[in-house]
Amino acid sequence: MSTSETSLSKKIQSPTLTKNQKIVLDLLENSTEPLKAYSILASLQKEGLKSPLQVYRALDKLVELGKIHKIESKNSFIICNNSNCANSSNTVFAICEKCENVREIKNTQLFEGVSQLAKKHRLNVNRYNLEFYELCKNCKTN
Amino acid sequence: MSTSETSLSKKIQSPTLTKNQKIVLDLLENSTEPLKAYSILASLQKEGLKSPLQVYRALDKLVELGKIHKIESKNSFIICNNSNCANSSNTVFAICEKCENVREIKNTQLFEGVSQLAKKHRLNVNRYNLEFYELCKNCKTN
DNA sequence: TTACATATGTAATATTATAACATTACAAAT
DNA sequence: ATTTGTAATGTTATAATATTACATATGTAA
Repeated sequence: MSTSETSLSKKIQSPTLTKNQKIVLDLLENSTEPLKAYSILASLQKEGLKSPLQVYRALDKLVELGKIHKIESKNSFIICNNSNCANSSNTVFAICEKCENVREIKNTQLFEGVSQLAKKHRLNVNRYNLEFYELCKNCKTN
Repeated sequence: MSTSETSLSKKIQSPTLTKNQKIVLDLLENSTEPLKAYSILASLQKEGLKSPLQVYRALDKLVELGKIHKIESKNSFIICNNSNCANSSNTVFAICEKCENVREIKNTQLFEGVSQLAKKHRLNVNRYNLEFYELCKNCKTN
């Protein structure tokens, strides 16, 4: 490998992810739904993961970096596809009450609306997590 | 006991709580902080509770009735002192990032503000849970 | 090259929550 | 008053989620 390429790639990825972090992130990136820690472990045993702790450590780090989010009410993790998250780490999810489908909502106006509401009521908020419970399109028609 | 009193009291409490539900609710009512299921079990062993399931069943019912809330990110339960909850079952909490203190926010305007934001963005929301992360007064000064 | 912080591997264990099933209490309909 | 249906109970076992502890390795910076 060329030296220049190596140093360049190191600069691009803010902190370089480790192997475990990378494979966990990859899995979540390619998943259409939130995943649970132990299901991640099962999926990645062929990649060499052996213990829950390895998964939890990678997940913790990725959450910290804003690359993924934890859906608290479901003990599961979802890729972040929201460019805002790196900055604000606020989250808004719509969760289907029937099929448990989760989608992250990425609407800057909505994000700011909630922040402004907090301010208006004199709350000094560092970040927030908002979970909307709905009936998703699929479940509504069926 | 008088017959009239009995029938009256039965009418007042929407569904009459069972013994287990009552003692769990009592404990939460007299607690200044959210409690965890197994700590509730420990506290109520002298009242006759013997298994986790007894606690979880009572908690589930009380959540369903809107008498208590679950703080998802902390796996703990807090008394509801918000008259709105029976109707909307929406929840807004302020959670201290340092000391983990939790307080329920009961501000009708804030409640409605969030609902309106959802509507505005064409979300058909049945209920929501909003967790604000802050630094509480105590932690701010120390 | 040392020193430091961070990540890893591994085993054990703690914590949170549910499944399964037999039994009991209670309201309301007859 | 007795039957009947629903919900709650009691109990055991176990599943699912998460962390502690500790020894070792790796990468970065001084």
